[in-house]
Amino acid sequence: MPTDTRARMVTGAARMISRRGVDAMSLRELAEQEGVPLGSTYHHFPGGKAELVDAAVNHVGDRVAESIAGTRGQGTEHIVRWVLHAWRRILIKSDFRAGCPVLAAAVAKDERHRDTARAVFGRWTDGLIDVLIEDGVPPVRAPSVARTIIASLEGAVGLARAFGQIGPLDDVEAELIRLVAAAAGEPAPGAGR
Amino acid sequence: MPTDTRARMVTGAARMISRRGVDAMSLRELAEQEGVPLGSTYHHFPGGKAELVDAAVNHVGDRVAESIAGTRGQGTEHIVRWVLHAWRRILIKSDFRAGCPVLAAAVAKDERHRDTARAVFGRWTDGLIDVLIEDGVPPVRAPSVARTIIASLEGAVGLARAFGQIGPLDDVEAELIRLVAAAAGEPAPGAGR
DNA sequence: GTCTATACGAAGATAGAC
DNA sequence: GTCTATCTTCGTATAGAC
Repeated sequence: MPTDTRARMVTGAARMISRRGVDAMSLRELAEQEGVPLGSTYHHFPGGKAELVDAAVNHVGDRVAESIAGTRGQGTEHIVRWVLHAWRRILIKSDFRAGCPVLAAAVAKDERHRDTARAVFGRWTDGLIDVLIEDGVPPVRAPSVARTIIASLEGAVGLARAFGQIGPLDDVEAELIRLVAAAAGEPAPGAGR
Repeated sequence: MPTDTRARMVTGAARMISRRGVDAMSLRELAEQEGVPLGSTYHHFPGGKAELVDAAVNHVGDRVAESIAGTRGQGTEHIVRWVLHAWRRILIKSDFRAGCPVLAAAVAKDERHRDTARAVFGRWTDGLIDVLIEDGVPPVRAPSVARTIIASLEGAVGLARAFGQIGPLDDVEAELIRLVAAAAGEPAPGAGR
C-alpha cells in the first residue's frame, strides 16, 4: 500500500517536527519509526526532506483550517475554547513536548519553509476574520483581533512547554474571550487606541 | 583577552540561536564568525554546546529582565510599547529572520534547555506582574494578564517572521494596550471568567 | 516500487603540539 | 591558554540489487 506509507510518513513527520522542530527532525529516525526503509523516503518525496516537511505542515494546516470553517456559526468563543481544549490534550499527552509544527516551519533554518508557514497562518487568519465579523466585531478591527488570537495561542503553547504546565493556556483563554467580547460589543473602534 | 572572547561567543551564540534555533546553531560556524579556534570553545565552555546555549539564553534573559525592572513606575503600556519597538527594529534589521532565543530554547531538542527558558520566562512574568499591580490590575488577575502579554508578544514575533511583516506586532500592541487598560479599570475580576 | 548498502558532508567533541 | 588535526556520530542523499 504505497499511498498509506506516504500518509504515515506525513503524519509521523508532523509529529516529530512538532516536538523537535524542523531541523532536528531526522529522516532516518522517522523511517525506522514508521517501519519504512530510508530509501523509500525519496521515492515518495523526490524533493527530499524539504518536500516532506512542507507536506507535513500543510497537512496540519489544512486540518485546522477545516475545523475553523466547520465551526462557522458557533462564534469565536467556541473556536477559541475548542482550539485550547485540543492543545491541552496534546500538551498533556506529550508531557509538554509537542508544539505547533506551523510555527516550527516559520522559524526553520531553511527559509523556504517560511512561505509554507505564511500560507497556513494566512488561511487560519482569514477563517477567523470571517467568524469575528459574524460575531459583530467591526470589519476594520477583525484582522487585528484575529492575528492577536493566533499569536496568543502560539505563544501560550510555547510558554506551556517551557513551564511544563497548562496554566498559560488557561490564562490566554480567559483573556482572549474577554477581548473578543469587548471587541464585539463596541460599535466602532477608535483610530489610535 | 580571554574574557572578551567568551563574551563575544555568548552574544554571537544568542544571535545565531535567535535566527536558526538551538539545534541549527553551529559551534564551528560561530567560532569562525568570531575568529576563535573551534577548540577554544571547550576551554571557555567545558560543558560544550549545552553550556554555551544556556549562557546565551540567560544573557538575553537578564538584559530584558533588567529593562523591565528599569521601567518600573512608567506603567505597563510603556513596557509593552518599548518591547514592541525593540522587536520591530530587530525584525526589520534582520529582514525578519531573528526571533526570541528564549522561546528557541523552550522548544529545543535537548530538553535540558527547557529549564533555562522556564526560569527566564518566570523572571519576566514576575517583573510584569509587579508593574501590572502598580497599574491597578487586581493582584489575582495580574499573573494571567502578564502571561498573556508574554505569550502574545512571543507569538507575534513568530507571525511577523512568517509573514515577513511587522503587522502582527502592531495588532498585538493595540489589542494588548486595550486589554491592560480594561483590566486596570475593573474593580475586581469574576472567578471563572 | 522496495529495500540494502553506502557515499558524502557536517555536526559535536577531543588529543596533543605549541 | 591557543590552536590544529582528527575522532566519532549522525545528518541527507543516492546507487543499484531485487
